[in-house]
Amino acid sequence: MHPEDPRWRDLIGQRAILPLVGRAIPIVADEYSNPEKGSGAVKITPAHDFNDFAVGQRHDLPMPSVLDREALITLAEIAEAMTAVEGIADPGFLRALEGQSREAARKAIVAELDRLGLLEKTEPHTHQVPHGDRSGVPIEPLLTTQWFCNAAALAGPAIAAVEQGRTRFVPKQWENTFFAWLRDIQPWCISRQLWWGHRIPAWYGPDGQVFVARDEAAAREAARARYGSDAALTQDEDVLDTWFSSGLWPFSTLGWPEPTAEVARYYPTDVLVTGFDIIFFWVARMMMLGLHTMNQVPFRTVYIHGLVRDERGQKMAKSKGNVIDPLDLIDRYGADALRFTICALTGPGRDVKLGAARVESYRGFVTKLWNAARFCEMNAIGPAPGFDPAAARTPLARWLLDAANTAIAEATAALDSYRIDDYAAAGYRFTWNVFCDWFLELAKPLLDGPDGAELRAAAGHVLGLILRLLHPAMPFVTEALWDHFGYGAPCSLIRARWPEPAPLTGAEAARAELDWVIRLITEIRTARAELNVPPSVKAPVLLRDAAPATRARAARWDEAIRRLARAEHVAVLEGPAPSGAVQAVLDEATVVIPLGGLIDLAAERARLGKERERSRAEAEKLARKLANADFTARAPEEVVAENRERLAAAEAEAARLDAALARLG
RNA sequence: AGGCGCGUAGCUCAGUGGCAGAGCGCUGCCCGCACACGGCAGAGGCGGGGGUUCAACUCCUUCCGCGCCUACCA
Repeated sequence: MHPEDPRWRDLIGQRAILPLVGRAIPIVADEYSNPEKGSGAVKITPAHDFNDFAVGQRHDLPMPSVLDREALITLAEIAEAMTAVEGIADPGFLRALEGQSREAARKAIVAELDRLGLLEKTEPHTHQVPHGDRSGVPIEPLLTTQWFCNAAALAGPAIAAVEQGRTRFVPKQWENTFFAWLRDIQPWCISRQLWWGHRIPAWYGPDGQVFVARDEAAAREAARARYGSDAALTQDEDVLDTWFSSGLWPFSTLGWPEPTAEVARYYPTDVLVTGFDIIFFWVARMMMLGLHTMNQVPFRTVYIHGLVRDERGQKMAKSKGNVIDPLDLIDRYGADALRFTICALTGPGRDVKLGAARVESYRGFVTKLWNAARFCEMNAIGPAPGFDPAAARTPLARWLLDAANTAIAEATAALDSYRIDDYAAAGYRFTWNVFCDWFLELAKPLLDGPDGAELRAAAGHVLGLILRLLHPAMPFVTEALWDHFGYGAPCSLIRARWPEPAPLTGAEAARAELDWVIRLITEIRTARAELNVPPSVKAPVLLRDAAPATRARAARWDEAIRRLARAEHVAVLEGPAPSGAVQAVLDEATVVIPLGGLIDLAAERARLGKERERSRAEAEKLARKLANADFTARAPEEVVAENRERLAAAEAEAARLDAALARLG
């Protein structure tokens, strides 16, 4: 009864006769009883229900079982309590239940209660009971003796280790999951009734006395001490819970308890890579048992990755038919494409949504690398053993080497911080957008010139860097190329040193120069594309108002500009602008591309007007910001200065675009 | 119920006080000697309200929408 329930308060401490059995059972007060439900009085069976078991423990109640291992009715434990009570309990009826299934017994009991006139009514009632995973049958709790581990005592050191940072989680938020589980830990039942696994190290003597020992010999020793002679011992049939055995994995696999070299070398290890759903099943167990047994954390870092899901973010399941077979994807797109795709999609704390389309798109990158290498081979670019990056003098080589340093630094930092996606992106960007799109294209006209030898050597050097950078994510193609080009002995790439940035003094000049070349070519391409000038049409590129340094640059890159910007020739505009010219503003200069009647003047006017509006809007926004006294007074000096510079640049650009529009007429 | 997390371009995601980014997709042009699994160019966006701040995608609050975990499953 609920202790506060006025209907029953007077009965607490008295006894009630249990119908059918005839046993006198105590009436106890416990808050588990819900006064809102039915009569507010509930009969409990501590041996067959988790909640009832807790009530029974609180009140020190007897806990007889009426089900055997086959879940059939057994009366052995209530035989002595069975009492005939006229009109209420008939031992003969109970004895007829012996050996029956619980379903049959329940029917018989209801019928018997009805026959005795004790049944008021029956009504359907929905309640939650666990069902067997395989059988689908309701699970009946059965009171048995099990071995328990004092998990709370093991949890303390594991919690402390993470609190103190001796083991850290990446991403850090998963520490919460770890803490939440360990701080609310219950005694851990480590007994399993299975035929495989570690046997519980407990032996029983003839009188049921238990001897827990490291091994059977030690148990015999203990038994001899007790009985004074050798006694027949039987080992407990139970085996350890899978996760208990698994918790020993970080050291039991290394030969523990022997003091092997492997234990010394690999315990503790560096990083554990796993999924979040494993944090309490396995990670926490390895922590608890590792700290208890080895007195040291098993690993320094726990990297938690997301789950691989299907394209729509659904968890893969055979029953849903959305399982992606990696071997199938490998057959279609290659192992490198699949591996690189997963790297690229592995964001921090994010699940990976994997689909064939994604793998297909990254296959393009694998092919790109292959083709770039093919180009290198065709142009005698390869390993350059004597090449010293610090001694490179051509701007293009220095620019490439500088960009390679940046890529190496980015990739390394990304891997150090477990940002696999950033690592993949850094390699992708450098290989495709820097090496292929700009370096190789700019180098093409120069390979046979006086700088050819240095450019070839730099290109070969950087290709080797790319192979090393990408090898973890694209092992097969990089190794094939490494071997084919002879960057090292066959199969040596996996052991090759991870690249490090090589010092390059004064890279700023090369950066500024190539940055200008790239922006010039891009401006010209954009203008031509927006005015639909066919690529087959070549036109001169004229620079107006260009500073001497700019003119010199244009002269140095004449060949590359002609090739990549479809320019007939590059020259300085001395006289008045020709009519029918496309214009673009680049820093202090204006690029003029005379196309005569080929261009649509209205379209060019609209294009320049749009550019001018963009500059003007930017300038106005910045002017407003700088007009705010609070901003100039409170913002850091460098932020204010930066905004002033941006304002000046935007205003100058708007003015040059105004002038270009005026020239257009 | 409680806990954790997520809403940024058509899609998948970065970005954590100071100029909104990437990949894919899309649109247009291009098969000119590495690559059409390609090249060049382009369009397109911070879930809603309130607050803090000179300044908010970013910090606080609230609402809306979504996902996951815990209720004794390996």
